[in-house]
Amino acid sequence: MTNEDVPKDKRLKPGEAQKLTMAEVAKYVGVSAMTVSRAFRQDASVSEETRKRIMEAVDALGYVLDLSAGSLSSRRSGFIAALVPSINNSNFSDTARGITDALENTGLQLLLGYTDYSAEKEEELIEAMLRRRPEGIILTGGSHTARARRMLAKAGIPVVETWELPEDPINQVVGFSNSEAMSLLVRTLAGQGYRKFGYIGGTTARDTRGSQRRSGFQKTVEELGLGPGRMISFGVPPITMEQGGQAIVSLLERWPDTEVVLCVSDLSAFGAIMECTRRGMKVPRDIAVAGFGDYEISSICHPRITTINVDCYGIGRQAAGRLLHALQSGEATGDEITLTGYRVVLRESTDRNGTPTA
Amino acid sequence: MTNEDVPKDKRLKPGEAQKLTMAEVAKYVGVSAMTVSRAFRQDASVSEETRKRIMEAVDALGYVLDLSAGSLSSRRSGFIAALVPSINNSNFSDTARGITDALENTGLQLLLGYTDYSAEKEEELIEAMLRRRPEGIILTGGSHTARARRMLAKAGIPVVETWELPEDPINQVVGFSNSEAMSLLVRTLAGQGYRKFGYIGGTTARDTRGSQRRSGFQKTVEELGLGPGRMISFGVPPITMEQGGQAIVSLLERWPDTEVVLCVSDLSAFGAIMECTRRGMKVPRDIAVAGFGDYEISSICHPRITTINVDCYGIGRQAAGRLLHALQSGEATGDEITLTGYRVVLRESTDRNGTPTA
DNA sequence: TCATCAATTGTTATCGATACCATATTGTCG
DNA sequence: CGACAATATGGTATCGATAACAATTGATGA
Repeated sequence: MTNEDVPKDKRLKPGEAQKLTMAEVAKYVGVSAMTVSRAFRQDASVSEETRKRIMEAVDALGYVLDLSAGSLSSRRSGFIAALVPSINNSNFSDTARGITDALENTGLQLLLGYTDYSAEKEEELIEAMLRRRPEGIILTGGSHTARARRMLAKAGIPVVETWELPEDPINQVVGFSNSEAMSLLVRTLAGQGYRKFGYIGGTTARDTRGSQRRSGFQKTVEELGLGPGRMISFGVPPITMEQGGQAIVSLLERWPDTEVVLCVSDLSAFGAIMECTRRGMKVPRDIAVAGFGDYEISSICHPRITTINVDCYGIGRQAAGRLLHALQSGEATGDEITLTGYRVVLRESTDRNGTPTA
Repeated sequence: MTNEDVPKDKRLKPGEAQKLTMAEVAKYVGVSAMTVSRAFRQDASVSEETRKRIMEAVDALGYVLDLSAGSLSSRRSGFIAALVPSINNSNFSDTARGITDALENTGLQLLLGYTDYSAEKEEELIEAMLRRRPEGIILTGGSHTARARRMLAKAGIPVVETWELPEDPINQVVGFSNSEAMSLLVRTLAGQGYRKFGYIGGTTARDTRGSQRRSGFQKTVEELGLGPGRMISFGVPPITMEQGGQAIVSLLERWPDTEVVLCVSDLSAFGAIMECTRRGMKVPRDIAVAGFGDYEISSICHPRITTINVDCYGIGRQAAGRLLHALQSGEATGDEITLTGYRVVLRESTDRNGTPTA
């Protein structure tokens, strides 16, 4: 049957005509399909000469392996699933990049999803991912719906939670304490003489890392005897640069004598600083500002922003590494916690010796 | 066979024990597997009561549909593949987000890959994607290896090229002319009285959109009789904020009387402006700077950056929309070109009336 | 020289869902 | 009231690769 025999609207597009299968490649070469299958794997026993002939045929015919058939048979999907809150946030896209890089040459492919900081969306996505039977799954944070937890348990695959230290880990963890990191920043700045601390973050508890940073701030300010922190909540996470600007205005209206403002992320810190600059205030002379996450912008902008550097890329790489390890060692791995580093990066925006060159 | 019967190292993890299949759910409910399969699809004919019983059983047993089996049988993978140069660039992650959103509730899932601006990497990824038999594929740009083109043709699936207007489109296109967009920016600024134009971009031709912007700049500057543009190439794409800063220093060393510098993206423009500020130059009083892409940062920073706004999100949405359309209408769609909008956004960084409030 | 073994290749069953067709059941209309 | 349609459900083959096992070949060594 050629294209001429079928009605026009059912005609295949050029090239679509023959859906090649392994069996056809095999026939073309004069071997069995099994041998062709073997030729595609590096560990299989096929003579070099046969493999070469097969690969030439594959090339000539334009055959492309069909992994969905293969994975059904081998019961290995070749997928790793990863869920991040947002892909438009460079911290998380760095993590995604780390995962991708770690998966290179492992024969595993990344299935990426965005939860929009919502546990319900996460639940949906987990189900959607599990329908593809991933061999492992990487999540952001430790806050999941009950059904999500049940599905994950039932799936029987290694799970890595990242970016936090969940109280009740599912399996493996690769992350750090957001609360302690923020605490360290508070202590460092207090050590420089700052006393009147403000904080800018999002409103809801959807962003668990944000909440942890906030409580780390709150707790530490009180521990240092600096009274209750001056907290402004602004916008649904992730809070934007613009919201950072609006938030610092509210904060300074309410507590005009604030000396330093810590922000849930560098993005809001940047927005805050720009807004201050626009209103004629000098950072850090009139008000000091610090962020969290060490985004590229913070080392470039003027003034440069004091922040907490987080190893976003490393979180991804290590999370994928833990999964790979678990897959190799026969899934019998214990539930480990891998701590990733963070450090305070002091820059111009909190420099006590006044303003930078302007 | 219980867990006790198997050697310890082969024991399944808790919960993994029974890999549930549809047949088991069916037996549990007392219907056929086929009926269970139907219950999972909204268009299939199953009585409401049966569907309800089945879904209760699914819930009770914790069954999760296996799409890899389903797609083999139905010959529909449920995947859409998309390749972007980088996920760490917010322009492209916006496009990815647009695709994801457009795919919501279509039963299609996004398989995302990063080409790192490399046609070779793209070729590899195209093959990796095709092995999953996606129902459509979205590419960035129109520059592909010959083998990539062959594979795509053979795959017989709709292809959408985005972010450019390729000279030789494979199938559908959703994008705009980077060259004309840059040209428009040059003309607009020339209309404001600028005469001595500089340009900052990456070195190689890997980033085809970058090259197109550059040639649009070059051509237009000459057409306007403003002599050859002052071009600086700096770094392998994507060029960073920091490289933007280094580039403008080189450019001003070489051509100190330059009046306005156009940058391949807002990121390098931002870096350039910050570096100028640090060196005591005021933007735009001493030097005007414009970017491309209208990143969030450009409307927030100080001075705000003149740029070309591109509908990144819309490119993704429309590209996915074109694919969906092609899939519905039986793949017989013609090869269309969908133009997406762009516009000049004039801001402080090129304001001829001197510096903004500082 | 013959048994043994490693390397290579083939055969068959199977992974788990769905397409396709058949069948049972209920309802409808002249 | 009988024939036919519409709805609901079941049975079987099948998607395309791979696991598991079998078979063939040539080489090796006692």
